[in-house]
Amino acid sequence: MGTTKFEFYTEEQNELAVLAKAIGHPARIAIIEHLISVGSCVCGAIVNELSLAQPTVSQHLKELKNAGIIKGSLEGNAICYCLDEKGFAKLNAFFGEITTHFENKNNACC
Amino acid sequence: MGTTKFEFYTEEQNELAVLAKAIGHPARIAIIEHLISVGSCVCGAIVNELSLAQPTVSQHLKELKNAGIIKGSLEGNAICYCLDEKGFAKLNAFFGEITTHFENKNNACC
DNA sequence: AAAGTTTATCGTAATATTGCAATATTAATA
DNA sequence: TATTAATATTGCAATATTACGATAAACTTT
Repeated sequence: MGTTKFEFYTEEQNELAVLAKAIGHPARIAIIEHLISVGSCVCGAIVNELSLAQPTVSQHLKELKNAGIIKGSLEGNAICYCLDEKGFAKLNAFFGEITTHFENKNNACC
Repeated sequence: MGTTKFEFYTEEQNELAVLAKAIGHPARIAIIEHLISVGSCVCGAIVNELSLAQPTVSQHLKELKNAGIIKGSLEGNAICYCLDEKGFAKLNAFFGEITTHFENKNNACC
């Protein structure tokens, strides 16, 4: 136990869960917000933004990258990270369904 | 360690993280999708939908409820769960910012 | 009241996550 | 080529999550 039973779910459900889980940490929210506000890519300046040690930030970046939330490209010495539109497109599709659900007032009994 | 350092982040960042984290499990995605498709509330039928034991489902429902993703009301013997618009509103606001970010083509270097 | 239904809680084992110090890696620069 | 700078990886301790059997709680029906 302690392991999520991915085999019980559809590929789409697992994919959405991985994306949402990646966003589900305040440090990673902060990283995403920073990438939004800076407008374009940023390198290790993220370490200075957060009150976390460099290896910890690196690990969070890795998780965001693996999940498809950000992407990074080498810029000489530094690495340039920015948001990955694909990952957000999938999440947006999901949230779109929920918005429709509420608009249709299908949320009957509560 | 092993503990998220919530004190490093804004309340909003922590709140968004909690919401996203709650969605970040395929069983909980499946529960949300079920609540969407059934149109209105559903009780313990969720247990039959998922290949998980009843206590496990109950635990997932509790997490979704604590995070503000679903809400439940007593219906005699059964409990009626449905999506909580408030939680999704907060997430939607966040995703809205990201959509704007992409529309403005601020995603410069990647 | 007894029995059945439905959902929650407790306890626990297995595994995952978080965070960091130390260290490695890679590329630029002196 | 040594040195510096930027980022990644490793190893580890502390804590959290996932899942489930057993059981409890609350309400319905017989």
